Amino acid sequence: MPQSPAPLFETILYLTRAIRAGFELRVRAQGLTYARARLLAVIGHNQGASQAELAQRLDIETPTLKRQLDALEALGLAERRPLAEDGRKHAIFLTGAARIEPLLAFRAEVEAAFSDGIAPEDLATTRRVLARMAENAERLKRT
Amino acid sequence: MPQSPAPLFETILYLTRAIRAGFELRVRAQGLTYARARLLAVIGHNQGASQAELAQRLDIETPTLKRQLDALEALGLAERRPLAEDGRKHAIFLTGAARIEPLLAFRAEVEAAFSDGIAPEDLATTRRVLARMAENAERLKRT
DNA sequence: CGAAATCCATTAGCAAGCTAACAATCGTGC
DNA sequence: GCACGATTGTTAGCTTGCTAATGGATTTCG
Repeated sequence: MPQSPAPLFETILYLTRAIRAGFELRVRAQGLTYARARLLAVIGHNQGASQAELAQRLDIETPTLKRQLDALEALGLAERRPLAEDGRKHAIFLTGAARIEPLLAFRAEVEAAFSDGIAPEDLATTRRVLARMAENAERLKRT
Repeated sequence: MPQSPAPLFETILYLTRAIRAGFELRVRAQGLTYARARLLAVIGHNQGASQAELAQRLDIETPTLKRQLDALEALGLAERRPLAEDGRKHAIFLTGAARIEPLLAFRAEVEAAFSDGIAPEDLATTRRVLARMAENAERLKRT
């Protein structure tokens, strides 16, 4: 859309692409992406969870999660184990090769770079405003 | 990634999905999407422009634009005309069937709904902060 | 003028989101 | 106990973004 007062939506969409691109500069070579790193971290904090649980934590749909998990498994960073007590579910675990701390550090670096020259109180306001917009969006979805 | 102080990046990524979903609720039935509406509006303001020009205005790559333009052409909303003076370029035009005002109105509605309950000065701060973050990202890309 | 460089659009292929539809498994309830 | 419904994961297919590579047309430069 063309420029309104100030293209808020355009900026948000642009930042989404920039966040991914900035992060992936550092992890591309390892076969990782922003989404895969996010999944890796959530598995780490929820060892043994099912795919449905992970998808809920990540707020994505299960088919989207499946492909990312396939990729992590192919990279040897995560594994599916069948559950004896429920033939439908898989329990998902990190392998020993997975290390999530560097990924969190990369993400923090990108966030710091993007926040350069912005007053902390303005950043806090922005966090609050965007969280409220997300709530509003969530509420709309229910309708 | 898990929750840091406050997951700013997560919120931005989420809002991108919410913006698209909210907008597409209203235009899906006409074969439109947020990206296609954006392209339609830019064509309207740049009648006869080449695909490379449109891509630059939209800040997307030409292959991405090509597919969206193909879709608009299939819907009968835009057309490519060969240029006599340059055999490489196409001049892109809206057809008579294209109407962009309702699309701008839809976008404004979504923005208003998302902004509900947010103080105007906080919204202004957010716009400024996000614009700065986009600048920072842009600067990083050049490096 | 002709060769080299550049530009334009396209093709091909990857990743991340989504929805719809399905098979298999589990749980409930009659 | 068995049929029905709900849950789990998967497959298939769509859109939007990207990069890399290609063919054709133009521009530039020697």
